[in-house]
Amino acid sequence: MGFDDLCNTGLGLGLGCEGNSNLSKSDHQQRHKRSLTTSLEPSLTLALSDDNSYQALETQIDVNKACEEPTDPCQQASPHSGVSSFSNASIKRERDPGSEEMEVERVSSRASDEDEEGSARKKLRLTKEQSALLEDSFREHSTLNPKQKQALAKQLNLRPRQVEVWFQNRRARTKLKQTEVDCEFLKKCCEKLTDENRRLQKELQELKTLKLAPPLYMQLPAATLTMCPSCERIGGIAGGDGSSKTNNSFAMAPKTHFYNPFTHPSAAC
DNA sequence: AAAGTCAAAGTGACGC
DNA sequence: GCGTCACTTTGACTTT
Repeated sequence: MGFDDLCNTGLGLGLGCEGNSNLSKSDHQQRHKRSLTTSLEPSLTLALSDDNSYQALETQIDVNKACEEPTDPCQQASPHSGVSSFSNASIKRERDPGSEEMEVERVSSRASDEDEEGSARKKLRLTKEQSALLEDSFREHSTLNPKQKQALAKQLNLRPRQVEVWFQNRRARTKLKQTEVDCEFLKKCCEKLTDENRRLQKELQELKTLKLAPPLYMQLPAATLTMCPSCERIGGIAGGDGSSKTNNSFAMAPKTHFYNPFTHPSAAC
């Protein structure tokens, strides 16, 4: 992959613009005053696919009854039900069976607990199944409309607010990850440009050095120079052996160039 | 046990 | 007013 390849990704200075077509209206609120990062921050994307495939989740659920069902999804949770499924360090929380039960207990009671305890800020851990379903949903669309939120909440036996928060945090993580990717890309671009700059500086220096030296034809023995009869320009015969016919009235000719009689366009020369 | 990490949740500002 | 965002706090959990 060459430099051009590296930099012809559509990022340019306006990094990471591709994929924005899939963003919801909220993603266009980039004019938000506060900014997390420096001027290097690329515009970030969630890079999700189609935006109209919600139907899968729009089941025959009465949205007004969301969260009312006492059914505890955690009762059906897998043995690793306390594990979050989506972070880059996602497989960290393997638990022994004993603590799993406690986890199930804790998680399963949260929905009603929080409703009743009010201010108590109890931390929940989504089950694997919940996280997986949320991930699936997120892959389909990174934002939810109220109906979708309600349906998903009901499906997961969570409060809509929890679904909302999960999506919010998920978007933030996606953005952060994209930022890291873009940052790496920019670093590579920067390295390439630095190398290129160094090379060009060197080349420039060499050219300057060359310019300081006397013209090449003045460094050549007179015998190696000849004049183009058509344009009356003087040139040196590369590799001249001194046997060429010479016209030595060349020295300060006004129109001089490095004439090679063997390659000069005027074939008559 | 302290430090570190992750993710749920709170807060306030902004745009529509 | 609502939804989303950036930023922050906090609790659960892991690592050292």
